[in-house]
Amino acid sequence: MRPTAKDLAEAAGVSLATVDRVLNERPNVSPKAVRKVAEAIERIGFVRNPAAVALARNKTYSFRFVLPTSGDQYLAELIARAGEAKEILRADSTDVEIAQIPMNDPHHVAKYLSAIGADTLDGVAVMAPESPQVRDALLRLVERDVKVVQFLSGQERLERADYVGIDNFAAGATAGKIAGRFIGNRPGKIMVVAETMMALDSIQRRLGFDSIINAQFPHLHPLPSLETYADANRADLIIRRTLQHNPDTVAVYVLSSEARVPLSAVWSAQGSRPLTVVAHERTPFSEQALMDERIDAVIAQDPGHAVRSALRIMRARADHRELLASQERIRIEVLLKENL
Amino acid sequence: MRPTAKDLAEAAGVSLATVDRVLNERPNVSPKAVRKVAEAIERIGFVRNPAAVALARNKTYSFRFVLPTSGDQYLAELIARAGEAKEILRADSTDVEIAQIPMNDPHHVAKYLSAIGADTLDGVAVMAPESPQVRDALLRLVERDVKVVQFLSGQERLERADYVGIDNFAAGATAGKIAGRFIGNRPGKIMVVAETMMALDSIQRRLGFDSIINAQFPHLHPLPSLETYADANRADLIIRRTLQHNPDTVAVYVLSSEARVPLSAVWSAQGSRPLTVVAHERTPFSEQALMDERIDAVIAQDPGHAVRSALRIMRARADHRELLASQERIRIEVLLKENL
DNA sequence: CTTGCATTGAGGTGCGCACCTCAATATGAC
DNA sequence: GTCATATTGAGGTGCGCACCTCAATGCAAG
Repeated sequence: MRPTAKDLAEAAGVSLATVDRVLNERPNVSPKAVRKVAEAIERIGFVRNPAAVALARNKTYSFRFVLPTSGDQYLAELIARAGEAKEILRADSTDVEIAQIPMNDPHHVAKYLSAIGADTLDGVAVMAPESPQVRDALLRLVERDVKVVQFLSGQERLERADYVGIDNFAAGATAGKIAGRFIGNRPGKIMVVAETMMALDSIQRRLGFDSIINAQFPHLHPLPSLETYADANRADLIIRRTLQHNPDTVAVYVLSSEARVPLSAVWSAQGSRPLTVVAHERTPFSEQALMDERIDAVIAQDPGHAVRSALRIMRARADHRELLASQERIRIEVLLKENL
Repeated sequence: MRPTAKDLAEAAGVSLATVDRVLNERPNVSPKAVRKVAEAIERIGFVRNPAAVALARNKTYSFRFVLPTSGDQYLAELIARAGEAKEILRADSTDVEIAQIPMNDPHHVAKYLSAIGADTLDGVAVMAPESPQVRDALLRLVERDVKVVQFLSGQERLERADYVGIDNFAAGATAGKIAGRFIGNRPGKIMVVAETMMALDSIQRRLGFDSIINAQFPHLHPLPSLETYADANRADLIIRRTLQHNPDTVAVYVLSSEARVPLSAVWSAQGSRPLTVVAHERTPFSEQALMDERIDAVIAQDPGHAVRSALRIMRARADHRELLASQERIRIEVLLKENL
């Protein structure tokens, strides 16, 4: 039979009340008592029954995803996965909210975050672009004892918060390696397109990409990053112009999560030129384009995994539990037509 | 406040006892009562509290991984991950056992499985090569109400059991695509090495590999599969001979999970010839070889994910619960030096 | 020795549900 | 109508723990 708290009390030679005090780190316990209980835990192999704990605490957790309002298919995917998790976690007494706020004004984001307290929420997973204001607001959230997860976003990593997402430098490097090897030994230029280069993740991907191309594929030359600002007309214009000025373009790398706008522009402008195309994130669009062989490879991070990981982390932090780090590392996936 | 079973009874206009009968599918309940309760569940949004259920049932689950005795690093990795899961699940009243038995004699495996009953175990995850005897033993296990997971192994999929692992045809196709595109337009032969081609997964990978090479890379010619039987001397011999007879070999594809023996043989025999190398599974060996650029790409399935998925599935089946299918699909990962 | 404070023990309650028993009522066959 | 059987209700117990109260003991300073 598995030992209970009662067995533990007996083994430690103390009362149940003291065991409770030690296990839940309540005040007014002598170091001696703590030692006795700790030793007994080791000796008899006591493990708290999480079901009984959950039942007795009878606490409902509430977590919130704070996502941008503007986005395309990848954002939709994230919201869908978060919605799934919300339904599933209903059973486990955890509320999952999905909020969308405009991210263009850092002050507004910071203000939004300031309104959150430990009484409102146990944890937040925030996907917001890098800015000192937001960074500061997140730090203050942590101090108010709200668990914070930096979610797929380009913040400098906060010491006291967890990060869920891929290493964007490595993701860029992976894109570079795939692009370089897929192109073969044909020399030429690589067009690099982003929604904006203001975001930290874009910068890191670009750096990773360039480092590999420069080191391993000297016959290839990445062009300066084009910024679409998620505007189809602008994208059409600058991409068409770039392709005209660089007839020796052999590949396109789209380093933002939303590839639909830039790639539609590329395809309408490319003529009959065969281009190697690498993009980020699995979406209905990129999936279809892989199937049609209009994209050669997609570098992706699984949004479902990201959502679940963020929730597991917030839950573990709220319970002061450790978690299995290896399970929470989001993989940099390489998607081809063949392994969809 | 979240509705409890008591609230549900009230809302349905029945007693707690009847609610209990309906929820736990006990006998002697009228269809009318079932309908009333089901309707009330919908209406008030009742969800069973899993913590309370677990506590009241006070059941300990026990699951077992049945793995081969012989193997190399990938097997070690699996065992390590299963051990991790065992420790973590101790808290949740679930015993995880890790058994290793010789897999060469199907009768022996079948006999081993026959000794398992629902009184011994709630579920088993079996990694055994295809054979009618084992297949039959698994079916009889299912009939004895033991939950069965076909674990990373080449069984034909049983209808009444779950499968955890990748689609091996697709994995082979992915390897083919990566190899083909990495090689470039240089024509030549591809050496294909396996531990044995008796296993279904080897056959499927080979088929997937060939289908892509033939369809998309007609200038490349895969050689007949070499079988090492996990014997270093034999591997050395046949690989050396094959390389001698085929000086135009441009690539090597190792389709077994354990690549150390065959690749060591390749490297000792290849001379200064530059070969594109694709292998399967992440192990300390393949990881190091990726870093050293002696392997170009590894097609992998995450053993930690596989172990956890098998356990989640067995647990869900034991509780007659549904599970989130998308979370259980094991991805075909493409590992490069850059995204390790 | 007294006072004050820190520490401990004993005991109770409740979390939401599963599982059990026994009596009461409904339903159908005849 | 009677009987047998199917269905229902009432009520209790226990799962392992958190959280609370109150009294009892220890210890040190004065």
